[in-house]
Amino acid sequence: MAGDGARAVRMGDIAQRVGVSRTAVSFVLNNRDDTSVSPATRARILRAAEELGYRPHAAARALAAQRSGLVGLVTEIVTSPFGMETVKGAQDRSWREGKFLLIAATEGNPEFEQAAMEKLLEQRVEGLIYASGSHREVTLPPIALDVPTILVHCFDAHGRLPSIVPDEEGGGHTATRHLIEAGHRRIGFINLEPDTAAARGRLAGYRRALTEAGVVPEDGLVVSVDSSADGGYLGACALLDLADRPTAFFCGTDRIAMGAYDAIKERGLSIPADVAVVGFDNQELIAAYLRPKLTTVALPFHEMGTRGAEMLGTALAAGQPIVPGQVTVGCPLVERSSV
Amino acid sequence: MAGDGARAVRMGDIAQRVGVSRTAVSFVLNNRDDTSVSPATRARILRAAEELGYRPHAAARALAAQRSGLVGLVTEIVTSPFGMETVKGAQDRSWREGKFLLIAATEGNPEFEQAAMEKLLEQRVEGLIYASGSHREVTLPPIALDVPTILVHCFDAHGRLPSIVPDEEGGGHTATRHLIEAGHRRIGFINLEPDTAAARGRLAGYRRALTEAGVVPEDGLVVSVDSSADGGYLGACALLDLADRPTAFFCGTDRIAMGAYDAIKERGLSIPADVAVVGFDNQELIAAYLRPKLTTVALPFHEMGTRGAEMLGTALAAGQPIVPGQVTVGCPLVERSSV
DNA sequence: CTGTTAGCGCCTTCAT
DNA sequence: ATGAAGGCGCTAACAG
Repeated sequence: MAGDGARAVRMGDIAQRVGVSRTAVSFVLNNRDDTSVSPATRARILRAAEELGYRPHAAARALAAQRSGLVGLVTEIVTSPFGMETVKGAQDRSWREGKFLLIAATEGNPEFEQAAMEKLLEQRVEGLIYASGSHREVTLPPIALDVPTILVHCFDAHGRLPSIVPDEEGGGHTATRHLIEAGHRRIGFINLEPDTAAARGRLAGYRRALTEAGVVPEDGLVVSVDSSADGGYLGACALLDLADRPTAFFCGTDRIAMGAYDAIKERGLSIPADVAVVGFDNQELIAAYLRPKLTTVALPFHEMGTRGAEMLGTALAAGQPIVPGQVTVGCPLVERSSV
Repeated sequence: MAGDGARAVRMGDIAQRVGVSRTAVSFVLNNRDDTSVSPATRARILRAAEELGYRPHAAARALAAQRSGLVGLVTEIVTSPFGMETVKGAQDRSWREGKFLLIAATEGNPEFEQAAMEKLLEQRVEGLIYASGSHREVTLPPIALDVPTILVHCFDAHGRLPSIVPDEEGGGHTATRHLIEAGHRRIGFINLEPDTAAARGRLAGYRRALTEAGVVPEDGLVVSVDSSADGGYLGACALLDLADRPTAFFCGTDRIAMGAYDAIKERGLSIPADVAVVGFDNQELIAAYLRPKLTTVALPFHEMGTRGAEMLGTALAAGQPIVPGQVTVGCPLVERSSV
């Protein structure tokens, strides 16, 4: 099962076979333009490399070049229902930049997080991406300052590290406005736990959209529940039992929407005819499988990952520091059948 | 933001500071027992390393030791609704073995898959884990034979590579038997696409459980649908409209169960009083949020990942070849409230 | 345009 | 019990 036995082929082997110096080989294999090798020998070198089955030795290259070509991603995201998309985005972008992404799944344990970063630094990653499962404030171990670091879906408590976060307020606005454009005026908002960046932003967006449309936000139409189907069910019940019930719900998360669906159907009401619903998060597993399929606002995980890797990449390529500050990326509407 | 400026501290620095040779430092830092350093200097070395903030250089070590300490995981799993748990399991185990797991997310594209493996081999990974999102037959590019490789959640078309798969048949048996023990005799089975290892195994388990309990399996109680909520809804409707309708459903996937819930509720029936339901897959996002919460059979992703890394690890530690063949790991019942 | 010469940071056999 | 010397595979100045 293992192809050892024969020693791996090195640059020297191909140099010898072609009858040139190792330098020449190195130059063409890394196709650098700052030196010249005759096209003829160049071709011979390439062919020899191919024939011999040459495979570069990353560690040797890293050691000599003082550049690992590695980028680290530390995240708790694996435990979270969200955001493998973030990892995917970061990986896509990194590969395109010729970097290899080292992923450390931390389970959110700070102790382990620190250990993971230490390991990553031993691999001499050139930069670090830290992605969290929920939009919140974080404080990284000081070791994170040893290398350019960017935060994704979270922000630095001390404001020192650059970060990329979703535009929650814009998302809330988009969702609400979509409902307004569908003709709704009484829009209930079943929000998630209020002490979060997500809840605050989405609420603000909801209010702004209403106000812009000339309808004054009523506190009575807003409830906060825990972000679960049960929470959504309860919240929807409360709003549905109002004398003048809303004709639409904006749900703070797709899970909440899942529960709201139950409450609505239980009353013999239909979606979207009697009550329209829009969610938030665009969790495929839920949104695309609810009946009817849920119209929702997407958290731009893939793009956040992409942007993170990209900003890191350009910073590394240029000089050093990432442009500091916080960049926010939009939350697009994903239309399905619940409005 | 970046801690360059001062050159990184090397073994030589600490050797010089303590007044010993680099060899001594190397020995204590790798705490090897095959050589001896006086406990006193040993302590001094350790302290100096600490004070200087020494950080081993993985690439240098890999180059000199001819051993990267890296293991590769290539998977399409990120796109799949399942199995980040597999990644987590493999990572946990690898770290405990002192190996670093390099993850390559391939999106299932074979071309990219090959490129990813090539990159992994350039990093000189000592072994490869290949994890698929669905239980199926795969054929890896020949390059996978260059290094010990193990398949997770899939099996080799040519039977050459060792693999780890879930016990689908056992899972189907467990689910059905659970229903039987709850007193059900007429159990409908809404299975997923029939041309899959999952569907075949689960069906076989269903039949065996029935037979063992003395009830003869009726083909009329088994339907196949696509693995979605819509499919589940349709399948459940068909079975529910039977003259002598089943009192329980075994659903081939949780998504199917999601749709079955709708069909059941739509008829004013209640779960589990009128109709009990058990799913398969244990997709947290669905199973734990359905109302009532879904009792289901779990695919042992975490354990499969763990076992994969473990088998690879012991193989690498010992001589070379992984013990060949296919190991199957059990699918445990996760009881919630739908039975 | 091509080759020579040093290392990169660490491990390891062999002498002391 | 400890240290000296050589090499892992590759890159990058600098000469030729």
